[in-house]
Amino acid sequence: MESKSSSLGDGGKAELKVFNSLTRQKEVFKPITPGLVGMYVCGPTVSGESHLGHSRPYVTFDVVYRYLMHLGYKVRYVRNITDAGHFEEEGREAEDKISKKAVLEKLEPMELVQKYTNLFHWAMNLFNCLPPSIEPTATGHIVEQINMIEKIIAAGYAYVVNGSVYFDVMKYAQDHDYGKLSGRVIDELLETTRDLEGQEEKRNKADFALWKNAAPEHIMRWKSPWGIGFPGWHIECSAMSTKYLGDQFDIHGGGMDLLFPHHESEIAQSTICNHIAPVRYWIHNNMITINGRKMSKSLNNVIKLTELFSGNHPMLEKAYHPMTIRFFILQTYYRSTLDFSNEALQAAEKGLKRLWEAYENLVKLQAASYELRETPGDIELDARISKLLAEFDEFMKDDFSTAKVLANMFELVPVINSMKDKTIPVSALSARTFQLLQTQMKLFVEEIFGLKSITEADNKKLQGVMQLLVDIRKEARARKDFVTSDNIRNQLQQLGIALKDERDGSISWSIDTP
RNA sequence: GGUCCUGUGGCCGAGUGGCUAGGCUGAGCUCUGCAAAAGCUCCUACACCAGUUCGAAUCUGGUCGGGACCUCCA
Repeated sequence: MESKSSSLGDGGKAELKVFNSLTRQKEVFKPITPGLVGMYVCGPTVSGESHLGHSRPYVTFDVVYRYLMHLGYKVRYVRNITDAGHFEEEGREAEDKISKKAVLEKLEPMELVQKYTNLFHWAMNLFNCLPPSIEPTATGHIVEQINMIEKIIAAGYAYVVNGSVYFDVMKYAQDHDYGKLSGRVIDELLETTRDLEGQEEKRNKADFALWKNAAPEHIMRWKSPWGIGFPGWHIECSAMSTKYLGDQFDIHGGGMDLLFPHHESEIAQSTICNHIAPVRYWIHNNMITINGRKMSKSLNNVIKLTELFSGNHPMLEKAYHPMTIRFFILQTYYRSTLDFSNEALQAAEKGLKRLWEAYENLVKLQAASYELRETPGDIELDARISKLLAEFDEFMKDDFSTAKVLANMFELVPVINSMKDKTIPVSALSARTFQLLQTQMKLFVEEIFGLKSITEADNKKLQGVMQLLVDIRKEARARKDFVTSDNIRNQLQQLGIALKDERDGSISWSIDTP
């Protein structure tokens, strides 16, 4: 049977397969250096609040990160913070969105950036996303970006115009495949030229800025060999990934909407600079949609995370817990679109509750010492459970199919609950299978999927108070004083605390989701 | 317009050519003082048309619908 202890990358029985956007197929994952993985994920632009759509890549790659570590890899996970303002619309007068908004909010640009960075970290924390190994900021790497641009100019693939620097896509395309990642055809890119104002600086429409000359009113500005300005959007990721992960690294992740032009341009820049393709495996998550439409600022259909957690948004029927969102995301294959709706989210909420309570029941089963034998009492059931558990890794190794793992977990739920209710004896399973059930569930539920309890019932005083009420109710029931016992239960119900009379006469309680 | 993806039961969503994923909802039953929870059972779908095949949700072609990217975007 496949053991969860890994055999470090190559040599393992079942190999990890990932869908590589570059080749458009699943490939066996082999890190450049055995045992080590370098992973870069595009992080947030901290000029505003994160919304529901943003949560998808962070949760997705958090699970990728956790799973790679589970396989025994030492992972360096780099996720940037984009805190340098870029031009709003290409072709128009360059304007820095961060500084523009800062004026509106009467904040220093860095103050604004700090505010939204803090808010981002707050949300990541609620989502139970592990912090990356390195979280570099664009403003902290201006020097690296300038150096990189200089190299590209020296190589002859960029040109300077009026204090701005542009990457020469046409030249690059002569001896490289620009469009390989995104499936773009260079000739079409050049043909679909629209006449935009301010385009005259560029030799070709497809060219992109490496450095932009800053207008006098620009607050965020740095000195460069080409004058005062600010870096282009794409160069920061190239500079920071190169610095921390090397000229070539294993995984680059991000949303599908970044395929073009962002990632395509990253490849071009880095390839010229470092003489090697920067990334082995490109992994892209699909979008979260709302009524079938991508959630984005330009479509004006954004639900911010603060609104989502508070329920304070016209489209929301209620507040949703961060764990519900995490579970919701995990219930879908990361390469499929995920459509938001109150109905879907509430289904996820209930599903998570059911899974979590079964999981807690399983953990408690561990506390009691049951008789376990080597041979299972129910051979068929034992075999079924073993298979379901073994498939956890099998599914995850098949391009992180979290949805299938969850389906298996739900098949285990009735068995676990029945063991708790003693309608299925624990001895139906062999000692080995029972232990595997507990260890695998703990590993996947908590450590790999990163799920946590929705209710914070770990308050000592509350537990004391509840114990008191439970005791009083138990006593009342023993006296058949159902008026009192129902009163206690009903009043607690109104406070959002549910009491359950268990089969064995005990009473358990749980707090409803906010 | 170009490139690509997609269309599964009331809703959400897995699906490697044959053996009816899973979740939510709904109905019934069991347990229970009553509830809640839990357990059991039921509701058997693959846009449409044609083709390949002994056999297709799964492959091929076409039709229609939805979406993403081509512009800041997770």
